[in-house]
Amino acid sequence: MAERDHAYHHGDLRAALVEEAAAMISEGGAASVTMRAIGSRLGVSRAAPYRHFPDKTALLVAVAVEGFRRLNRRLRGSSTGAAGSSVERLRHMGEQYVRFALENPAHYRLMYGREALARQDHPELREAAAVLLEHLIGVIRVHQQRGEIEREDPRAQAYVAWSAVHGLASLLIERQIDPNFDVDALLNQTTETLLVGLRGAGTATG
Amino acid sequence: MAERDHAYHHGDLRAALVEEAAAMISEGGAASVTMRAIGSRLGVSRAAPYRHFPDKTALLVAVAVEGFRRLNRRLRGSSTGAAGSSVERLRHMGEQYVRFALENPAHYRLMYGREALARQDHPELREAAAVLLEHLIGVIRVHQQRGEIEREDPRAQAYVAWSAVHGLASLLIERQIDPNFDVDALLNQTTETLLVGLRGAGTATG
DNA sequence: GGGTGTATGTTGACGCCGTCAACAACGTCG
DNA sequence: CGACGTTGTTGACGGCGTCAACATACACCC
Repeated sequence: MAERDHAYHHGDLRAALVEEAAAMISEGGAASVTMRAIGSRLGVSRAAPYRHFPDKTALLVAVAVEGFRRLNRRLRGSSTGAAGSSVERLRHMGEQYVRFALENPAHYRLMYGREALARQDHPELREAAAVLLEHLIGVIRVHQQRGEIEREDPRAQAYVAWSAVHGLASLLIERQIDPNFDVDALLNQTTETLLVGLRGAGTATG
Repeated sequence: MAERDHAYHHGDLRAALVEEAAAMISEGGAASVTMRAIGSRLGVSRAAPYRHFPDKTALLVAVAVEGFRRLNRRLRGSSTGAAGSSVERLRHMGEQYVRFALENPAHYRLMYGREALARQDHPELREAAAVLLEHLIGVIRVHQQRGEIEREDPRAQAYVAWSAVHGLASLLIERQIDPNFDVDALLNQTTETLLVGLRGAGTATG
């Protein structure tokens, strides 16, 4: 039997659990993740995960944190590497954000779904999300200094921008948007509207 | 024993189930809704609900549909009744949308959470959401005709606007936004940015 | 190198869950 | 007044998360 190198001890069960849970989530949604099922898929008993995570929620939090890391990496690449004007970069960042959500819907849902992750506070999760926000704020500051968008509280502007892309991603994922609609066009129009709104203020009232 | 008027038969158990489930959701989140618990709260056995709903998901769908109805009623009031310019009315509508979500977080989550409602399609739920969208499109058309926002596909503009308010509501509900932040100010800035973006297009690029 | 302690994995059990089948009471209509 | 459909009840089943008791493997010290 050459099937298991480490025999009794798994080697790195913790990492394997997070990886496998992520795979199951993208295959069958968060509901398909069961302590029994995940153990069975890894050739391990149902209670084995409890040596590495206090409960199921903690495991899911680890999966969500890993999701934030991947999303962060992707956004970081698009905000520094891309060509074109700097506003173009901000737009590209928004696009990458929405595409990530569309490519990993169940994972994205888990990252933001407070319901699935119980009512408790999970500091690591909060921090992973905060890193993303801080990065966005930094990018916005740069654009402010170049006079490309209005100089208001960059944190507020970041929240507005985040709301726009998160809202679009969320509605698309939850199939609230007509599937016949051209996603790329809608994405373009969203970032366009957002950037115009951030740049020129004036009064929209009256 | 004067405690039950109808003795064996409940009277209108179906309506009572929807109402009670909604109450439990706002008290303890969707996870606290259990066929056993809801039955017990209504003085009825755990299997009684199955005479009115094929399964638990169907009951939750009914609750979500009721949520959409309430939200619709609220938005309809704010888009026709409010004072001020007509753009002011659109802004007010966005505000009411977000406030509804903040006042009924668990209910709102249920309305848009595809996860909780399984993977199936629920026509009534889809239709309830569609009514909301159609109303928004109608309001946008009116503003287009008055030249207050750019004349593009009103459906696309509706999606953009919906994304903005849904995103903000969602981030607030899931506590992704610094609680020290002034919600009213953020809400104002979101609607402001959105309206400016919808009104003046030009090119944000370069 | 043998013994010991700790980390890791297993098994059995518990209570909760959604759901179904079989049964019972109610109300209605001939 | 009797037959019947509707509505509610009870018992049971399998699946779930989790805990306690037990077993194995590895690491380290003499």
